Amino acid sequence: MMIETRESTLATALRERGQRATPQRLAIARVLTDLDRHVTAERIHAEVSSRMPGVSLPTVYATLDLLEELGLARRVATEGGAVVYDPRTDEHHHLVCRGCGAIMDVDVPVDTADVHAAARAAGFEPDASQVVLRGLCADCAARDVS
Amino acid sequence: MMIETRESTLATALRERGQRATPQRLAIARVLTDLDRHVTAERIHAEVSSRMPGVSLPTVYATLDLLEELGLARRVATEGGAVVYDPRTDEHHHLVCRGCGAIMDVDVPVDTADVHAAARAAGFEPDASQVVLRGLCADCAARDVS
DNA sequence: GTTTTTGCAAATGATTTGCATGGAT
DNA sequence: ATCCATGCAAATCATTTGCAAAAAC
Repeated sequence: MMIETRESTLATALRERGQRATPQRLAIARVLTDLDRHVTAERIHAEVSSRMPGVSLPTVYATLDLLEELGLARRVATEGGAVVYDPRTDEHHHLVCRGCGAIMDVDVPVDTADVHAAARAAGFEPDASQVVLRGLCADCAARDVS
Repeated sequence: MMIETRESTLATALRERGQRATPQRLAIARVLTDLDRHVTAERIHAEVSSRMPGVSLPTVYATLDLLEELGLARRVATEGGAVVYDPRTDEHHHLVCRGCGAIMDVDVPVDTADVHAAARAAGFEPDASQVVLRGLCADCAARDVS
């Protein structure tokens, strides 16, 4: 029985595109899945650096772009401008706290069939949909009165 | 019969907060509603400058923040990191083209009651929800084969 | 007259780019 | 051996900040 790891999936996908399975790329991909939550490029760089010193930030950015293209990670832009990377690629939605910026997952399905249909009717070809709720997380709600 | 303009709404809201209804703020708010679509701070600055030369970019940013706080504009962060401001504050959703970055409105309601309920159950206090569809706009789909 | 706001210039922070070296195939 | 990828440093881009001068109240 063959268990395909994330790393070998990535290595295979890269070779199919004529690209190289470098240790940096594999390490970055592994860190993303290990951290298993919404992380900034900086944060990934810090974690990768502790495991494999010398990996540069430009390489981290390039690899994250690559992982997104390959469908192995998702870039999430929160209101406020912060960009984080999400190792989950299955359908799920996000809560973004306007107090502290925290991002949480919501695993409740949303029926977006109507919007998809409307988009297609307008000539738009949708790939994926995402629901984002803005508000205050439990901590910020307890602290803040607004 | 009293018709309340956007400007007087803004002026009133500002005075209530002990803030000042400066010509710059009124001009920026007017530009946003006149352009009536998703615009960057740069774009607003260019347009305001043509009407009232000398308005600085920091003032534009500060005023946009203010308009958002007052609920007269909405900040929209697209994937890819670009931030635009939307004069529409009613419920509507967005299509974001991953080819050219264009943002279009979709005026189809989406039932997000379940996600809202799940969010609240987790202690999160939601203000607003937003659905974003990523994909290719008609133009980019025609041009691009991916 | 007092306090807020502005404009300027400079600082910041995230992300990208150019290029020579190093490494994967 | 070839071509891709890396690391470094510097460039870029949007946004923010500090502060003195100007304007709204």
